[in-house]
Parts: sequence; structure tokens; C-alpha cells
Amino acid sequence: MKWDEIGDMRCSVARTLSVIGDRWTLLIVRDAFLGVRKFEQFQSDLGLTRHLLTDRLRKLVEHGVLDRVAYQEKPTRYEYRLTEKGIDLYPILLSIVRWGDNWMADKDGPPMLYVHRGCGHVAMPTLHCPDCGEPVTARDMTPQLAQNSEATKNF
Amino acid sequence: MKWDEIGDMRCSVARTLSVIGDRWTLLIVRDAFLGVRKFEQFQSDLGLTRHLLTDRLRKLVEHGVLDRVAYQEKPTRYEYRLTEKGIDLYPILLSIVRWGDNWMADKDGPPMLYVHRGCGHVAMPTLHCPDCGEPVTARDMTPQLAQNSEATKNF
DNA sequence: CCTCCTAAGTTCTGTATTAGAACGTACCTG
DNA sequence: CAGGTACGTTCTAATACAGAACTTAGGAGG
Repeated sequence: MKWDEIGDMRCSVARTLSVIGDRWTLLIVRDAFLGVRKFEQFQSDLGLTRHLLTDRLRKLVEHGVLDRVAYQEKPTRYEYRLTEKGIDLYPILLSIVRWGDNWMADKDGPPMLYVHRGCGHVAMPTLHCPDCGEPVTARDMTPQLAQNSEATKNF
Repeated sequence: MKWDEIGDMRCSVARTLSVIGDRWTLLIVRDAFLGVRKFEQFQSDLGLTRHLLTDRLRKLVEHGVLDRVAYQEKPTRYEYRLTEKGIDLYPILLSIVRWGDNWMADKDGPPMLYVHRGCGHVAMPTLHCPDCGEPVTARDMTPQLAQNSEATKNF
């Protein structure tokens, strides 16, 4: 199976990965959340090739994760901003940060802390059941086929 | 910058992506959560080349995400099981599912539902602040440099 | 004891993707 | 008009991937 076919699988993991599942895309999105908007900023911060950055930004715009908006005329220059669809990637990014903090940190500990503006605490958000509010792990959840699914290769 | 150097960045996103950030790895992990353990099962389910599967499984074992355990002798055959480190990838996977369900679903809706065994509800877990219990989005969180960080390229 | 079968890889060949560096374009500043 | 800035595009060589065939070590049936 080729990579550009995985988005056709009936699986929300595969479909999401068809948008953000390559080497650089999530790092570009991370930078976008940190306020990076311009081509040169992405390029110098991430150190990926300009060709690849052009391609990845184009695909993110095509998928509706970023908006390409002109911020000046003569010459027309564009910057890239997260859309609502892009902003909704935050839980993925934060889950990735949490795992990296837990399992990949060096002796200096995590590089960034996160403050919940609502209550003022420094805390890393975790998954909770929206109904009962309890925190959940893999062992608390049972996947089950939706009505319209017949195969077992979904997620 | 080459791909195999991104794990050296002082950034939990980059470090996590150095483990799970390629095309196939998260799909392998997804299958592992659904109970797939054997080489042939992964291969026929995902349709990736055997060479690549060999390589990805080896890397996941090296990173401590999967365990390679013999399940029979003569001939010795191995299967792959999630470790605790691997099981802790669940929030990432579920956040990816949630985004895919929200933004990439077709007319039939999401392929899988998730039951919280604690309360019995069908519900997709979301990020909450562990201190106050409130659900959080990107707009509720402020990132801030940890004490030991000096650059602004972390996350 | 020969053939087919299973499971878990390994090898081979051609194609696709990526890295690194140079180049292009449209404008602005001194 | 030389140099600088922002946003790309083009080029070549190296690396990774897809698809298919082959290997190894045994088991089952005839």
C-alpha cells in the first residue's frame, strides 16, 4: 500500500495521519501554535529544506489546517495561520508533549510547562470521560464497532 | 536537518515524533491496541512491505514501546506486545481518533465508538485540567518556559 | 521422503522522497 | 545600482519505500 492511499481507509487514525502523519507536519503545527506564521521563520526554526516546507505548507492549506493570508501588498506576502480545524489539533499535540515529558525527557526535565488559565495551575491536561469526569487510560476504554462498520480494521 | 537528528531537539514534540513520527508507526501501534501481535497479522492488516514492517517493529522494540516475546519454540516465533510505555501512547491515539472523527469522517460517521467501562457511557474522552477538572482547549492553556530552558524553540 | 503449508523474516530492483545548496523574483533601502 | 528581505523554485545526490521473490525452520498429509 502506498502512503497516499491510507487516507482512504475507514479508520480515523489513518485519515488523520494522512494529514499530519509525516515527518515534519506536526512540527510545523507546533510552531504555528507558538506563534510562527512566516515561511522564513518556519524554515530557520525547523531547519527543513525550503522545498519540503513549501510542499508541507501547501498541503496543510489544502487540508484546511492552515490559512494562507496576505499580510502586505507590493510585493504580496503571505503568512500561515491556524484555522479552527488546525487549532483543534491541540489535544494531539499536548498528548504528544505529555508522553515526551514522561518518557523522553532528559535530566533537566520537560522544556515547557503549561498553565491552565481557568484555574491558574501549572498542569499537563489528561484524558477524562466527558460524562463522568474521571480520568481514563487505555484500560478503561473498550472500542466497539459503530453500526455502519463491518470490518475489524477500523479505529 | 536530517530526520534522525530531530530527537536531539529540546522539545517533547520532536522527541516523541522521533519514536512515532513516521508514516506507519502509529498504525502499527493502533493495531497493537486492537490486539494484533504477530508479524503476519500486522503485514496483512496494514499492507506495508515486509521489509518496512521488520524495520518499524525493531525500532519500536528498541524504543521500549513494544516487547518481542517468544510464544513458541521449534521454531522459535516471536510476537509483539505493548509495554507500559506503549500503552501510555493511548491518549495520543485517542486524540487522533477524536480529530479524525470530527474533521475527516465520511457520511457514515465514525467507524468506532468508545465505551468508558467506569460509567458505561459511549463517549470520546477529551482533555481536562487535572487540578480543576474542567475541559481545556488550546485557548485555555498558556505555555511557559521551564526554569532550565533558555531558547524559545521548545514545546 | 516428498510436497505443500505456516510464520517470520531477508534480498532484490526500480521508483519516490528528502537533503543541501544554488538560483529566481519582486520589491525596498541607502 | 549594490545589497538586503521574503518567499519561493530548481538542481543533484543520497536515502527511503513499494512490490515481488526468496530463505529458513519446522509441521501435516499422502
